[in-house]
Amino acid sequence: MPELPEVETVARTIRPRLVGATIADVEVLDPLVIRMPDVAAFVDGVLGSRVLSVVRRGKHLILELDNRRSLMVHLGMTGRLTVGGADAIPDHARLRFSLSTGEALWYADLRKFGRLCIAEDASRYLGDLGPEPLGNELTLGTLLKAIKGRRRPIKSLLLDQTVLAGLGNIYADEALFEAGIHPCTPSGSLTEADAARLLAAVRNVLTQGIANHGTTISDYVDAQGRAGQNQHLLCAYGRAGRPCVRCGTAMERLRLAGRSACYCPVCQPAPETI
DNA sequence: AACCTCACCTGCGGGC
DNA sequence: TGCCCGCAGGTGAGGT
Repeated sequence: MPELPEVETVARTIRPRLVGATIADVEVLDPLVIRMPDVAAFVDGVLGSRVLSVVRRGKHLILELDNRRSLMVHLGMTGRLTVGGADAIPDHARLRFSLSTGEALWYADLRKFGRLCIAEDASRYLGDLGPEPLGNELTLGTLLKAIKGRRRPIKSLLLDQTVLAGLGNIYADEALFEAGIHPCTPSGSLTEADAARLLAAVRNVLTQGIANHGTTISDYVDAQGRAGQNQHLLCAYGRAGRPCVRCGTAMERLRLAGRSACYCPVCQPAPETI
């Protein structure tokens, strides 16, 4: 569910409620969401520590603690991190962190694909993660190097978190639509101009997603339980059978890398080599 | 090495 | 009404 804009929105909305607060108690309601061999080690890692900062990296949330450790959170498909009353138990609640402020940080997750753990060294834990697409980390040169000589479909490459961090199925479809590139295009066949257009489109769709507080299809909410608004602005994702916003042609859907991809057969012409 | 498929979970909506 | 199927923003293990 949550891609970079959604995770960024969660980070921004939990930050003011968490920074400076101490985690007074932890209740593990479902150990499946703890990605550690020992749940007790997870509890020990956070109990009594103060939150120094809340950082987003790709689709990961990092809560830096004053015990030199980091609480790592990945929301999976349906994970929700909300701050609220200690008694206001959300649906599918999996964890409750009781805060010194009197509030609680809840982790809820319908499908339980999300994971939390304690990392001694957050940057080592995220060692394989590619560059951030916003800011200066990801350059056209980096992208060109990543696509060079690869026959892998460009959408599959965009979803690869070691190539760039934070894109998911929604924003990959949106970026390819904006750039006018078919999702199956072999990565290595893109010209430098194609890659430049794609990089600009990736940044555009992510920036717009953040500006609109994320895309809510069914589950995503921010720390205060508010839905995003970006779903009203999608041009490609989930629009199979509906008219292209640019040319009116019926949008199509195909299966790629185990996910569905929506695209306009006219604005995003199929590559010759398929 | 590069790439693909499936498994992991739960719920929902469509077709019969 | 109810069953069965496919589908859903995420990885990550294991196969070719």
